[in-house]
Amino acid sequence: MSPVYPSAQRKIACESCALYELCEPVAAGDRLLDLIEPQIRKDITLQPGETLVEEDLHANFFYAITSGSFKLTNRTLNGTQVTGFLFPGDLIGHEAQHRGQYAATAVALETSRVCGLAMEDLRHMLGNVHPLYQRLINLHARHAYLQFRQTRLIMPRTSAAGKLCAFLFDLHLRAEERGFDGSRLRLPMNRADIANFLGLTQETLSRVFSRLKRERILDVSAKHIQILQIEAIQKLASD
Amino acid sequence: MSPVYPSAQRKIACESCALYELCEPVAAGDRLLDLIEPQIRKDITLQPGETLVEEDLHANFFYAITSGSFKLTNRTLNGTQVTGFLFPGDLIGHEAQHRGQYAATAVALETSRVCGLAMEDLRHMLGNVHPLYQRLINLHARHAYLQFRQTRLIMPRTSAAGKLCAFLFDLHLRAEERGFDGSRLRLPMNRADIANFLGLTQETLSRVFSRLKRERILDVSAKHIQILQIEAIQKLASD
DNA sequence: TCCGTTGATTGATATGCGTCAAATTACTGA
DNA sequence: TCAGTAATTTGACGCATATCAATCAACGGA
Repeated sequence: MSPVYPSAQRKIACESCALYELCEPVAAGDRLLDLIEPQIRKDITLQPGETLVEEDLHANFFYAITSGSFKLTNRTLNGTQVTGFLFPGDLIGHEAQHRGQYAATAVALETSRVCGLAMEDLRHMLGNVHPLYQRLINLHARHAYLQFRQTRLIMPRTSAAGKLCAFLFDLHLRAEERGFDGSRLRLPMNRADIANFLGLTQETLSRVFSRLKRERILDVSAKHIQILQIEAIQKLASD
Repeated sequence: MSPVYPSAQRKIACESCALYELCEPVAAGDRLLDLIEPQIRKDITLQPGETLVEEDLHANFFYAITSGSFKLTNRTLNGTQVTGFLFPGDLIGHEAQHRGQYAATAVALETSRVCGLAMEDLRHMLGNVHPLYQRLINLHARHAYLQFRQTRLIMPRTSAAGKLCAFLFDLHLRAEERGFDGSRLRLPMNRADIANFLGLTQETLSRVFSRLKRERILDVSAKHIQILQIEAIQKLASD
């Protein structure tokens, strides 16, 4: 067997592509192919370092990688965070269907090729078929976006305070999105669960809580947290 | 404003629920409500510590949380890893539409209520409408599953070797899934990107590479990695 | 071929986190 | 209210990783 993705030039077979289900419907006789195939922009080529989509920009297309590779990055307060690596068969930007903005920047690591599909075209095709589709897709895209945020921006922090603050900031955002006061959090889980989630020990977690309390950034009383300085939290969350 | 999720008893409004788009279609006059609403199992109640769905078990239902909270966990070689926390409005188990098995175990952190929808019912409703739907949902569910695996099982490792091995093991799996030899990896990204991704410094990353090479677990030559002992990698990946 | 530049590895030291242990605080039920 | 237990915090110490710095290898252009 050959090594993985032996060269950027070698394309994967369409059968291995995440878009295959749309590009080449298997069920014989169904007319999806006629519907989708003409809309696909094939063989868009990117040079190493070139940006395909940019975080927070308006999302018009989503893509499937056919050869090469990409890194995903997100901006933080103190620099850039690499949030993933994508290979042939993976999708880029499809989660943007939820907010209409890309969740991350995608940069080609080598000469790479992608197929593109316009969100608008997809919406049209789906809209013509049944309104339920868009709802379901939105539901999935929303979940994917939240999952992405919850994980990729919390975990890679190097310091314990960074992890905890990123975690608290995520809870803050999620509370605000639900229309609650994001500065007053109730933590229904115990310290052991938080520590396990963050890849820390209970003791270290507890020490960080104590430190943030001592520095008047948080008010901690068991499962109830009051955020006193949200900017400080957000700043520490990038460490 | 009140604190977040002030008590487990307090339900969120249906408007805040991720399932709202299915439960209560906004567009007046469309008949989705008639289709979906009778299928929803409402107000299923769970006690603290009760398990709603279990990792790898056959997935019949997916759920939306209406009150309370859950933790997601996954089994690893040396114990249980907490992989997320979910609150009212979040979905549980919908990503299982891809493999037919739940990606994680969901345990109630407090007395909680959920609404459930049978995958089968959803498939039927959608199947009657258009075959394109299942394709799109599969595409999203597949991506969500891969994203979940790539992130939640790599990042919370405490040791540097654990992070790197979890990363390599993920690349290994992704290569095998594409029909390549997963023991020979080409890393198109540079060390700085990997280090940033894993929340390590370049130097530490390099030392771990050297150590694994010295211990004959890897063969490292710049961007080409040969995995000599995959079991050792998998074992270290749980540290 | 050689040099200049970038990327990767190795080294020395300080700091932060994990570990083991104890003390304190919160919770539960009688 | 109180006791008994679990959960959380605090303390002391060793080790792993970050930091700062130097060396080495890889690559591209003249």
